[in-house]
Amino acid sequence: MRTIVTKDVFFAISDPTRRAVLDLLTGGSRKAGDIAARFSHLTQPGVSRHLRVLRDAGLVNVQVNAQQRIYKLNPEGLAELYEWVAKYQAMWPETLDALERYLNGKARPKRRRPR
Amino acid sequence: MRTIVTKDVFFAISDPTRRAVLDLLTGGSRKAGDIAARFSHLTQPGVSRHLRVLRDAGLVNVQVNAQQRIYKLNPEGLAELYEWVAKYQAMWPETLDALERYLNGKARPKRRRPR
DNA sequence: CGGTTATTTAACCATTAGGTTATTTTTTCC
DNA sequence: GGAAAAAATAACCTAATGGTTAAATAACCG
Repeated sequence: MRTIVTKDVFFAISDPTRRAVLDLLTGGSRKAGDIAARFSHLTQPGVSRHLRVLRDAGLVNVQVNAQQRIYKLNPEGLAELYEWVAKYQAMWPETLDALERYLNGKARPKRRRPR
Repeated sequence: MRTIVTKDVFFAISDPTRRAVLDLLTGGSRKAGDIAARFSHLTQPGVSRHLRVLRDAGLVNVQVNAQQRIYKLNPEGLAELYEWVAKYQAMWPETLDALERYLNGKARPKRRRPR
């Protein structure tokens, strides 16, 4: 029943490396070591600390397997962020031009409920 | 066709004060001074600097009016973030329980297109 | 012009973030 | 038990963040 957010989600995703880790994990769970290996410019402890931030923010879950730690994406951890941005997204002007230009077919903008 | 983002959006929204500014601006445009006045625990220059970060990130626009600066929310500046989070939101498990628990009626989860 | 108002920018300071190397912890394997 | 493997933590350093006060800019007004 945790509500205490040690380090908040907004903070967690503000770092590009951490976003890259999340992105990597969209491809499936990975061992800590494998994750660290992907960031050759960083050391293992460096990556480990990023993983901790992501853990604390509830964006990833860890499964222990002997000495290994399997990190799994927890996309639901982004619920707070999703809600936050949705509020602004709802304020998007009627002409969704800019958004559509930006998204450019990737993820369709939520269709306004025709009432 | 500006693509250069001085300071990125993820960074800009990572600070609670800046999020509070954005939130304030959802209520309509405000003069810099009025915004600063809302944050009594901060000094006016302090708030001014936050405004600069928001400006640089493209999250607000400024309209000059004599000595005043009218800040206006630019929700479209969050397009990048919206796209980013949507990718993860799409990975939400079929059972949207957790989200619904979280959102708790505020903003309905996007209904999966039947069929 | 000189003063006042509104706001930004500069200079500075304390704290935090993110990186490193070294160490510790935990578990497997011989 | 002892070496090896995997990962986390500790201790440390530098740079950046967020805050402050003081100064600079810019526009209005009498």
